[in-house]
Amino acid sequence: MPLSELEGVILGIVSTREPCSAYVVRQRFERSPTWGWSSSKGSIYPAIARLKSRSLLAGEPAQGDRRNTELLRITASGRQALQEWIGAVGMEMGGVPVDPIRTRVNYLAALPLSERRAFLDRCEHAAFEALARASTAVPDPQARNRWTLHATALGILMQVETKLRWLRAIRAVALEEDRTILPETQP
Amino acid sequence: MPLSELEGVILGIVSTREPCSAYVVRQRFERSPTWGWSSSKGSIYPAIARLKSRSLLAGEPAQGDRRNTELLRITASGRQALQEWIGAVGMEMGGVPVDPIRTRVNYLAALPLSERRAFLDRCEHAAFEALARASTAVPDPQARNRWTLHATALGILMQVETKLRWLRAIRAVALEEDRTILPETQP
DNA sequence: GGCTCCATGTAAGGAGTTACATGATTCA
DNA sequence: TGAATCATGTAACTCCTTACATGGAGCC
Repeated sequence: MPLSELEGVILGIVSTREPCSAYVVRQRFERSPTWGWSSSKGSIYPAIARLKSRSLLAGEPAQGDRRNTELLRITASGRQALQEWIGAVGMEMGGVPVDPIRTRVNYLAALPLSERRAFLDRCEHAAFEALARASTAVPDPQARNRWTLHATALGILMQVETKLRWLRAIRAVALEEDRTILPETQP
Repeated sequence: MPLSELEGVILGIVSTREPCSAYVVRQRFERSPTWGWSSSKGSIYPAIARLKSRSLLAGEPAQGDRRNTELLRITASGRQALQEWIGAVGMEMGGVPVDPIRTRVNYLAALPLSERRAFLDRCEHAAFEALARASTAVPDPQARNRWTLHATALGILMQVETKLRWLRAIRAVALEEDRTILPETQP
């Protein structure tokens, strides 16, 4: 069976950082600049265990460390599984992913005008902060293949800029008084 | 406890389409132009059951229909829960959501040059199709509050345009031969 | 009569979340 | 010596996925 997104990413992280511990893998998720990776221990460790049981990752105890540190490496079949996972881009992935702010804008008419303004203020502020973070972010200095990380960082930057432009564009429409209540459509 | 994203959206859909059946709610998810809502019956129906048990939705059997059709309406406390859910935008939501293509680009160095080109071709094609869909999409004609749907559709359009621009921008970098293999960093 | 759509659910299994639980290392 | 960080895991619970299961309504 194919890899899940989580498993694919773990394989990818190990491939650019090997040998590295599960702890380091988890850190990469925690420091991820994107929204959506939660990455509790309860998901990462079992996922790594699954990958090991499928022989896509191999682990060996670190020398001279008594903390049970295990250093992970990607195996030959793991590298192949990674390539297949990357190649398996479906047509549906061309669309835009779910964005919790965009989702909420769908139902913004349910808020009174004053709260709508507060909502947009908070969203713009959050997006502005994210833009600042994305602008100053420095990709994992210990990873090999830095260009891929820069390409990804560019994508994040472009998307967050667009998000901010969009939020500013819809402001006028969202705050027009007469749009608060529309007449019931005829049955 | 707060609403999940799924529960919030269900409440939002019912609020703009009430009275409507669970079937209609599910259709909205199926026809969603964004990537990430899977919306099997096994998630929608139990979620609606949860909302009913919390009295945020109320259902009554449709008149003159023997298919067990139940028409849903949002209750007063449901409307308040919806407002609270919309208002609960966290700072982390300002960032960009996980995008499966962007995720894969992170590890694109694991592919040989020829497959990398094929990967980018497919991604560009998928994004182009998504752009076409987003350009011609017409928001749910039966919903009230059309401006929110237009605002959302604009956001999707802007994001997918940006995605396409980004894919074209990284192409040159990704296909430079000499970047395929980098020397091992010193330990 | 058969096909498509409308309409609602359940059961088993898998995966993620939260909280719990433990211990070594490093630095001030 | 205490705090922060490094390091790994488990247990209970909830949720989602996939597949199964059923039947009415409308149209050709």
